[in-house]
Amino acid sequence: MTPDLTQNCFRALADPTRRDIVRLLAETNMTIGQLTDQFDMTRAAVKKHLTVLSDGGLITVTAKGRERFNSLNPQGMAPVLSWLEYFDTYWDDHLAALKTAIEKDKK
Amino acid sequence: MTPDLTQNCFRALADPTRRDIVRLLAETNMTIGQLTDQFDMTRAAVKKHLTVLSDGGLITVTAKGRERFNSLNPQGMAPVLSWLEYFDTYWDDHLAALKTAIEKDKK
DNA sequence: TTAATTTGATACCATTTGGTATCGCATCAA
DNA sequence: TTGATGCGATACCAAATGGTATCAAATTAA
Repeated sequence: MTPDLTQNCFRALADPTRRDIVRLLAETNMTIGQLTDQFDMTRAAVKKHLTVLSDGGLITVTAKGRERFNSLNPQGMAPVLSWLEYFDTYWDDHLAALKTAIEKDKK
Repeated sequence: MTPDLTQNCFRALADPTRRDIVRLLAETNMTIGQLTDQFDMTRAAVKKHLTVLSDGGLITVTAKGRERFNSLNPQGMAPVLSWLEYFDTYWDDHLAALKTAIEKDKK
């Protein structure tokens, strides 16, 4: 139970492996074993990343027999989105340029 | 010159002091000295944070005499927003599935 | 029951990170 | 010119981070 969810959420997303895990879990719920198959590291390392993601409120775990399925909590992104919203007014001035930048990035 | 702008951007936002700096610079362009007055740490520490923010593409620096004004680069958020956009479709898919289920239930 | 599978937990290690202290270089003011 | 001011750079330190190796517990399969 960590108090500062915003900090934990930003911290969770600051690692490329964890961002990859988030994307994988957006596709399918997976066990640690299945996730470990997708990376070049040990199960213990993946487990640590999952703990950080859990502290950030980004994933939840559901036990099923001896397996534990990790699933994405889409609402976990809320702290990040909320923080970014602060710049809405600031962005109004630059919104056109920003939109253009994002569109370019897509392609 | 850092190659992975997405990673550097997420990393830059992963520290609470740096997020505070970003908010301050959204209000006013400031020198390191002015920023240091806002925090309980040395100028060298603030400078390091500014370097990380610069690596993340979130700020730019403009020299004016012996002062160097740091300003927010609003387009710097683009990598984060772009990454988050991936989950818009995640939301849409789930929403579509939910709608379908409701429609079926009606009949 | 016995053995294999799936996982959690911990000790340990190298590197990164966030911080200070300190030096030297420009620039402005006297 | 002589200080004072604003800044960058570096050496150094404690703590956090990302990883491994290893052990123990619980569930499933033989």
